[in-house]
Amino acid sequence: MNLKQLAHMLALSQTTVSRALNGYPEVNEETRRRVMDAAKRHGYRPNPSARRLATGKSGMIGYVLPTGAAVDIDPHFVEFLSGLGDYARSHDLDLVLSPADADDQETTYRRIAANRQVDAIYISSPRPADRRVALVNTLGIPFIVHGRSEGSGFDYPYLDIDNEGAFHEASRLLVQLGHRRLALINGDDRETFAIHRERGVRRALAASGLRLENRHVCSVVMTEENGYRAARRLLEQDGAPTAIACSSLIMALGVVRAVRDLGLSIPGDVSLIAHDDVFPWLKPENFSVPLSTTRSSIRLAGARIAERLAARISGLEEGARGEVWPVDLVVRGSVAGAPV
Amino acid sequence: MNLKQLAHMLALSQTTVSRALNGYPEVNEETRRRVMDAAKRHGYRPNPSARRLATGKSGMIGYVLPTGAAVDIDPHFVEFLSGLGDYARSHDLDLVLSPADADDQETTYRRIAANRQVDAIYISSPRPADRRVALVNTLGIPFIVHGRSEGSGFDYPYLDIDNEGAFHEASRLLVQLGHRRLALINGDDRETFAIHRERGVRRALAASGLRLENRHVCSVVMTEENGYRAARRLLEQDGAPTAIACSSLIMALGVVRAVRDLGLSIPGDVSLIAHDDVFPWLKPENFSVPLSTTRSSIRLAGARIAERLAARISGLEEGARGEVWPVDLVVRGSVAGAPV
DNA sequence: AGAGTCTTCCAAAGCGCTTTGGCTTTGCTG
DNA sequence: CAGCAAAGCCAAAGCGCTTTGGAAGACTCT
Repeated sequence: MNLKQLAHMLALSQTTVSRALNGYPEVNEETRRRVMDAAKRHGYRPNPSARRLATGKSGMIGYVLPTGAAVDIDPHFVEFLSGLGDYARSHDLDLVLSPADADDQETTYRRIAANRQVDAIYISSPRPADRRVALVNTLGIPFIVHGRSEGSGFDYPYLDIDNEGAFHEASRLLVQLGHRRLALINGDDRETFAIHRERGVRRALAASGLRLENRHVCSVVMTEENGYRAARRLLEQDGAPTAIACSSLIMALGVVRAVRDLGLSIPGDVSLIAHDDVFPWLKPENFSVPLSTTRSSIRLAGARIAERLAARISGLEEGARGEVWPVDLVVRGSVAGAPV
Repeated sequence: MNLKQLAHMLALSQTTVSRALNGYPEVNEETRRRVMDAAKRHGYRPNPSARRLATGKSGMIGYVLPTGAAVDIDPHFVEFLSGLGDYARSHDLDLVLSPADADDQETTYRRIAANRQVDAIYISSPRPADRRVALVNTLGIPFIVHGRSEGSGFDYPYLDIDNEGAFHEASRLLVQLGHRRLALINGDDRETFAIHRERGVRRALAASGLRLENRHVCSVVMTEENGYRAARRLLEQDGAPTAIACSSLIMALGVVRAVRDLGLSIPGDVSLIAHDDVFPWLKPENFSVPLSTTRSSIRLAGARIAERLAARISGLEEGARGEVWPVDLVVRGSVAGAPV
């Protein structure tokens, strides 16, 4: 059932039917009702390809998915996707994942922009002066960055959480509890979020005349194994830290294991705070010793980004609006006063 | 730059240019070269919307993403996606995620099929007599099921791993080691994979005149927390099992925690084997006690499914071909003879 | 009553590609 | 040299929708 048939059936022109369906004003209300009715009754659905060709709009949100044998998609991505999908569903948006060689994403961005395959793009895991952001910005297609990319020299729309503030708060608490030697087990420090977190820790320490020693900072891909290794390395040093801030729950699992393997305990020997993106399948309150966290739902961020992208597509949102969410500090059993 | 311009530029007709570009035979090789050259030089890329409208092909693979506040996307999905994306990239396929209300996916399947939005669909986490499989089968759009749906009364193309065989082998090993009381911590038992795994365990036990007691079977959503709870419940019973088979590494984390909390040890008091889908961020060899696993890379499955979908799209693969992959049993420190 | 203004609808022109059907030109056969 | 097939190219007809530029009729105003 296509427009032509439907129009013929109603003894109207395609124009009128099309306008009636798309809510244009120049059509009699009574006629519109007739058209709507017939459309529903015959299950008419405009062919999206045709509509796209005519309008240039696709009703899709794009994401360039870096792939490659050595590339692991972040498990955070699923949670983010849940949120995005949740909103997208209620607004009839689909999501297009365009796989790209991790080392050459530019080609793919250009392609999807040139083709007008999607109405908007979202970008994740930005780095300082991220080229993708600059590129997409010039490509003239609506987009939002999840996270921030500093030092780009221009403004752009983004949604980020207050990573610096979160880790500042966490560190401040640890310092107040008497800890003098803090360590940070961070994610990939080429990404902005990691940089911000480290900055937060340093700032809190500096406020008390302390500093974060370089040997007390690790920057690794956030896996359980890396958490374990990092923690062992930290705790086996002379002058080992008495408190650890950790960038992910998954790494925290490794930290907990390392602490135990070394015959130490949490929080007796080491206090631990980790960042929690709120995964349904791994909860800090269920750690052997309930884990203190800085908490921010990545899922909500996904939904919000979808919402804002939709707004940008329909022209309701414009300009380079940045949005920074505060992060909760949730204190549980894994922190205590520094050992004497 | 569109076809028309390019054709005009070359003083050829659109027809010829189109044919040259798409590899049709009725064009002079020399002309083809000229066309190809000019196309490359001017960065010509056919407009996908137009092409789609003309051919009905979209170059996209579809997946219906169940969403909703209560729905958690399985973290396995990312790994699967890595594999799928890896193949898709090299074949210029995009992936469309169509979010759907988890309770009404049918509408969405019908929509994407009717619209010819995608060239093929993949379906995951099938259940016995899964309605989605039946539906898509009648919709006449190429598809592949990741997993199996038994009792549908018709054949369909799928890719599955030998879940029953894997858990049969694992259980047989445990029985050979003298274990008499086995337990199974399984995933959602409405899904086929879980049914198959339980069947594998039962068959192995039956072969030695043993049986799997109902109180020794848990079927839960695969989270760390649920693994912990299930393990505690099992191990605190009278006649607690001496060996546990577990359907996921994430749950195994919980099991390990429970065992320790109860003051027991692996493998001294309890042997443990879990299924490993091969996540880069959580490896069984890095568990405190290296974990024995049944191993099958879900990532490879993703790549293979993409490959087969591509083959089906281009007509190279047809019919209801089922493909079942064997599963490795990898024995590590977490299994030992039954305690005396 | 004639002029101007809405209102409501329509024919037709794209959007950019593929594909059908046909027309030359060339080369070869008998 | 007629006859024919193959090779190489083209014009034009879609694909199904939106949108432009009217046109016809109803209504208001002077």
